[in-house]
Amino acid sequence: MRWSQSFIPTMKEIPADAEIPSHQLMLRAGLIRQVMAGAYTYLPLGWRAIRKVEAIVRSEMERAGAIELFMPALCPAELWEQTGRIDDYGNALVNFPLVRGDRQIHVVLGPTHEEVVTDLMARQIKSYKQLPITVFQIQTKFRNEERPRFGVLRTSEFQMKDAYSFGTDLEQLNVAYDQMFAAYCRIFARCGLEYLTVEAESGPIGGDASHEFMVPADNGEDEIVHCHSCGYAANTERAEIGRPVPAIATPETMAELSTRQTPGTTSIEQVSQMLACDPSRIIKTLIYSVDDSTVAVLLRGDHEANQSKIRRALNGDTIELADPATIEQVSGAPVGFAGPVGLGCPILADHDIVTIVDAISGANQVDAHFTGVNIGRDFTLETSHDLRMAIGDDPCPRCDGTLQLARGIEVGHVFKLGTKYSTALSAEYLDEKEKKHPMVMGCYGIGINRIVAGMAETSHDENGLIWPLAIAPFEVLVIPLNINDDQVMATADRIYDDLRSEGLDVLMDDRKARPGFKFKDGDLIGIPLRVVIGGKGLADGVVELKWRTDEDSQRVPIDEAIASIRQQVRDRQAAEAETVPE
RNA sequence: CGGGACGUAGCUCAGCCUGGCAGAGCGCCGGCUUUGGGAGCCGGAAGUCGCAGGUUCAAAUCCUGUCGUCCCGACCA
Repeated sequence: MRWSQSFIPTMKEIPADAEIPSHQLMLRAGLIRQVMAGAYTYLPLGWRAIRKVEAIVRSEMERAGAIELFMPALCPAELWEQTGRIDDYGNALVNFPLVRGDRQIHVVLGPTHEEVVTDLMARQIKSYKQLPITVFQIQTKFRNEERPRFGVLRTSEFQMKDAYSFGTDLEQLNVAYDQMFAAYCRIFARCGLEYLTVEAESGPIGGDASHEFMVPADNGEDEIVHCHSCGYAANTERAEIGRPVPAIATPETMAELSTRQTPGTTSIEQVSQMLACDPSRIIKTLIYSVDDSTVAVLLRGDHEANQSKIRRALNGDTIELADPATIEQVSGAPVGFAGPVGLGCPILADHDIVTIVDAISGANQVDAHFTGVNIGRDFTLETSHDLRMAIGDDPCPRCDGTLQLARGIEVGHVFKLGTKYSTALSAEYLDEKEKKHPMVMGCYGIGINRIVAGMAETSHDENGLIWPLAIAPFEVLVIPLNINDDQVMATADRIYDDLRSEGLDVLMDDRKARPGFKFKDGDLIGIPLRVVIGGKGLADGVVELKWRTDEDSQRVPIDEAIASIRQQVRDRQAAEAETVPE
């Protein structure tokens, strides 16, 4: 591609609306332009990168035995009613009525395609002999993000590869899952991304039924913990904490329980200031409504509640903080003064509550807190639970190591679905004995755009993007320094043609611009290998090669240039491939 | 959905407090010079100051409303 005939609008200045590096650089390098909050046009450079990623994803899916098909984004809402997800998704689901003659049909734009694919398989698969099968598509998905952000990291419309496996039983599911998991590792490695596999909420199947693939990045939306000793990694909201379960005992020596007036102190911070104590000595008492009952959750003042853990500890379906009326009813005080002493509802305590001696807690009366609160004397516990968010330096649940905090961009998710959708949509097969069973499913998603954005976010320097060869929009950038110099242009044209006939993706900056301008733009768009043809070099019979990742350039005789580039690109490809697991 | 910020030329922004001719740099167009890290000089085009209403002799500027964008939080199989 000749730059003058392409469409690569670069920007020297940083757009005011972009805050994180990937967003700024993707705008400045001419990869994307915003259409509205949460929707972007992919310009030629950005789209080429997307397609490179798609090609890698496609080849690895096929290598893993998945079959490509293509489902419509437009689906009947009826299918979504059958699985109940039309309510579960709520406002995030893009759905609207369509008028067709005198009828009105209710449609959704798919945020994912379990319903459509399961309905398809329900109609086409009758026998165990047709299973297992895994299908996939690469397609535009729609989710009405209430708050799109971070450029293309969180948008309402995005490219996703979604795959679905159908099998006769858990064993076939596990095989498919492992194949997909391995394929994902190869995909992210081939794309040149650093990634972590993270344990995620496992749903109804339990065990190791779900993993997320995260690109570590300071601006990532997800907070994860990671153990460097054993490799355990998990979303903080899912992360287990390897704390020993403390024995519940009444302390041998303790202070008297006394009441302190604490007018207006409804937050941990205010209480710790007014009573001059560390937040870790305060018992934070949160009143939750879980399904239809009310329960108090005790946490150390410096810890954060993990609602998923609380919900699971109670075997509940829904959980939310209780409303002020309920809180007043069970504690006898307005919000902010609840405590475990004499509380009118069941109590659930985190492990770390057990070891606090002479704690401070709300007194269940307005503007008052207790000091000297102790287990056994002032309130009772039979057991304790893991109810809080993991934090840095928590003990690893799998080994002796400690957990480190990190942030990550979720680029992939594999999930064992089980029979949720096959049951709801009657996707059943007959076994050898003519007995009907629901198919056992798995689903596997990859955010194509997020791979590109994740790369931009993690691979750049002060001058611009730095692409790996594997997903770079172009592999080689040829720069004739002065297009008015016939000898320079003739040489550049020849090199450009020869490289293209070698099968390389070549961009030639044939614009009428000064050298410095072209160098700056070249660095900004981050093409891996730069070939400079200039008058000075030609006088010495050389052209100049420079990798975007290198400090210095190489001077190569003109007639060796093509062979050298071919070889260096091959070497680089081989080096990038070294990280790809078997 | 709660909190905050911003909206003036294609981009970055000044002007607003204290009402009185619509500005700068970059980019763009034409010309000349220049040609190895975002060139120089000369000339030029370009804005319904987000939109609507109000106050005023007079509004980019003050007031009210509204729309949009960004950030923090809630939400996000």
